[in-house]
Amino acid sequence: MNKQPKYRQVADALRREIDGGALPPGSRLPSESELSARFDASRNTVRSGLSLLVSEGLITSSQGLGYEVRSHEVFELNASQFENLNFPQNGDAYSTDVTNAGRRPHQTFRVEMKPAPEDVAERLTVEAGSTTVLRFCHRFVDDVPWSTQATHYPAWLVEQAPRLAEPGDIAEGTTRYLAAHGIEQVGYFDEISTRMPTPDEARLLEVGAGVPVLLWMRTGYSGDRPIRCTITTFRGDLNRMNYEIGDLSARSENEPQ
Amino acid sequence: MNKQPKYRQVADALRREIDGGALPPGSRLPSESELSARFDASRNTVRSGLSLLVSEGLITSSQGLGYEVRSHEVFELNASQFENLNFPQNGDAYSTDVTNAGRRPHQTFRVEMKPAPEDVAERLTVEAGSTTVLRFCHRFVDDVPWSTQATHYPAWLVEQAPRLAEPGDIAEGTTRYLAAHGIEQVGYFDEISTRMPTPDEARLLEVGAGVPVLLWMRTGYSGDRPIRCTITTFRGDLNRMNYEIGDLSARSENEPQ
DNA sequence: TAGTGGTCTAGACCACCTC
DNA sequence: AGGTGGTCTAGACCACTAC
Repeated sequence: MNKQPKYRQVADALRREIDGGALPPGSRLPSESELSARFDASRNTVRSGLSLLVSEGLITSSQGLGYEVRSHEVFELNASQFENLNFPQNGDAYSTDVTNAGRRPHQTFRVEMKPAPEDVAERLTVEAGSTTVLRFCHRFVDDVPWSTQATHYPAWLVEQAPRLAEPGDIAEGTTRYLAAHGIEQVGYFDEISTRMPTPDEARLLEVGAGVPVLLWMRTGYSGDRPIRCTITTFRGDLNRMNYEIGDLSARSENEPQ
Repeated sequence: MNKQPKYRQVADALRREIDGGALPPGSRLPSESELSARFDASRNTVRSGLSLLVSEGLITSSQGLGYEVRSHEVFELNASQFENLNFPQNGDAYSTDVTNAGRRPHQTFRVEMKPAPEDVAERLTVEAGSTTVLRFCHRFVDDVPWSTQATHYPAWLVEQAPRLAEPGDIAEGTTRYLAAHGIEQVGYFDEISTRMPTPDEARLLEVGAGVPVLLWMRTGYSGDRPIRCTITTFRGDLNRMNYEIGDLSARSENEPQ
């Protein structure tokens, strides 16, 4: 008989309507009091069911407006080509991609001197807490917060490439700037994970409950040692990453989408 | 003055204690009634605060036991070496990795004939709904559900390599079996995304609220066309993926962790 | 049996949005 | 002003776990 609690029945019924298309993306759900009548449940019980759907990322709620079915539109980042020698770094490749997609990119930028967090220090093979240059970038697409990117450079590198520590963009791109100073990035190590956003991340990316973040950590190497560590935090509902590996000549003509 | 609602104050206070180490991973939180007294709030208000932390993936709850601080232990998968010509596919590489990590792997396996879902059909360049062979694998580490993996092979391939459609493992690994039949995978295209689990996924992976899944879709190519599409669903709290790209000779000696 | 969390109710008041 | 969701309370009963 496996009777489900009432708030789950509410959630399941609404989820079916959403999945089945009866409630298409962008549409409004009935109000809490309407649902309360329909399911013969108290308002609080209906709210429990709705909050389940919110935490699954299916719907959003806004005070005074109501509940709305989320619409999904993802932006795809090619991580294996990003930062090819031909591409500038620090958002320029990203801006180009976004513009090509017919969207309007925008970013804020700042530079700080920061002690290296433990995970970064480990990857840069410097002592935890030793000073690094942090170049931080907050990215928007059509004014929607999209991702944050924090790149740490070790102190020894900054001595050879002092403009890293100066505020403001490096027009030609940091990768090229570094290459011009004899620091060439010949490989990188990417780590990808996911989790729910911290309150800080939720604020910066303006995500509510039910939307995880996608974490991308890239450690760049010269011929003899790590030269940078970049941590990108994506809104999980708006971004997807891809890697092209090996011979993909069979793919070139007809890509999905 | 920016006064926070009481349930957020509760969540913030407990989050600080967790982040600060006063409540280490694995430890029990005070009971709801204790917290209710401590914060001078009703039990329901305390529950709202706790459920926030649950949805952030910081704590778990179990009936009759209480709330517990989550402990995190991640398993890392090297996606760029996985399935090198030297490695068998379909879990064997995975099992090897897991065993090397001193853990006990375990998996269930089944084979079905299935119409291709739209996204898979697109990637295999076959018509949506046309028949594919689905080889499905449910993986555990020390009896904890870890990931699911579903590989679709197009019908034309199965004619050339009939054992794909037979139930049961292919001892030498499917990649090698295919290579022996003249189908060599020369490249692949990986797509990575994240979202909250569907109820089905939550059941298979035994994840509660607050734990996203990491989705990995790999399309493998021969010299002229796509030969398979593998969709892996990881528990986001237990897994991390990495890619090694370019020259990483500077990394080989001292890897992080 | 006692203590824990899980479900549910009925009602109050507040904050926000639209008209 | 009227409707929406957001917060909070007090209390009831149930299900699970420990002892």
